[in-house]
Amino acid sequence: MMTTAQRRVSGLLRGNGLKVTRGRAEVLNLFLDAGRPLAQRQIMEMLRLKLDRASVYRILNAFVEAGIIHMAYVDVRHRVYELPDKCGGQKCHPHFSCRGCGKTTCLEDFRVYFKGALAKGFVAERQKVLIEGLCPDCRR
Amino acid sequence: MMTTAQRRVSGLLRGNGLKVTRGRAEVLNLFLDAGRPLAQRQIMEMLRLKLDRASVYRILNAFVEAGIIHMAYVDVRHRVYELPDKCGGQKCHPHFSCRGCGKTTCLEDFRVYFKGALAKGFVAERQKVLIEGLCPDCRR
DNA sequence: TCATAGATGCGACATTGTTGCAATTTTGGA
DNA sequence: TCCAAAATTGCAACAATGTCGCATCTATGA
Repeated sequence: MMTTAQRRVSGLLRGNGLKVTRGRAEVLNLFLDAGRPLAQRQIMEMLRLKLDRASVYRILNAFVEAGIIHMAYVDVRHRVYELPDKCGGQKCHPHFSCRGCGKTTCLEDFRVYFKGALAKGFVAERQKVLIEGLCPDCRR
Repeated sequence: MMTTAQRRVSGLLRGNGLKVTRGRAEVLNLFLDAGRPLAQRQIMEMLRLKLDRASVYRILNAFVEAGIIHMAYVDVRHRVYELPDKCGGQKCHPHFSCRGCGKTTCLEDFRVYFKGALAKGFVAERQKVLIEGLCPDCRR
């Protein structure tokens, strides 16, 4: 018997041309449950060695290619992936990263306009905006 | 006999509490000549193996700590360092990175205001803004 | 149920960045 | 100018992240 969540996961995968495998289902479930961007490392820890490191990377790359998730922000050795439900097209919303706990959250209602910022001849394709600081929990 | 440039480099180093060594002088010279942000890898290539990888990292870290350069933008395995002459305080200006040639340039007259973007309790300390695209040379 | 295309696990490798340690260099003082 | 102490460098080793090849296993459609 399949639960609603399982059906949803299968549908998302199949609908994007991906086979439904245990690994993909588990990783996708994490994203659906998390509600915030996840790094590969966090995914590994949540899965507790149930999946190989290389496989997780391949799954993430497959998801990105299929458009199921976005590679949201990139830091030194710290890529973050998330569901695109809060994004509009190519230009992802900015993120906030806490230097205390390392968690990343989305700044959905905030957009950066850079029209006129570029010199002649430059073509902008993508923007990455990250604000670093402290979240309420790590603040005191 | 010391040239004006050599005197300038020595002064900058000594004035920031750093001993004047061959490696530091060469790296600092690169920054003074470059006029744009440099990555560790570019520095290595410009020096042509005259300095050890670990030493370059230590020099860069020492410069950052001394305030001679800023760590300007951070990408997957690609930190970029630059002189702080175009920066105002903690908040560095945004950068443009060309996906063709990999060169990074500064968007000096462009500033991002994110007041009101953060939820209650969040404290912003630093912002990183990167616009990716094509520079005029890589465009056609 | 079976064949096969594709996914996984494992091992190897590349890159980036850090650290410990011995050897060398810088610097201030005699 | 020379010396001693302190700091810097080169080298080797290591950690983390990400990719790739290959053999094995699994999901899927017929």
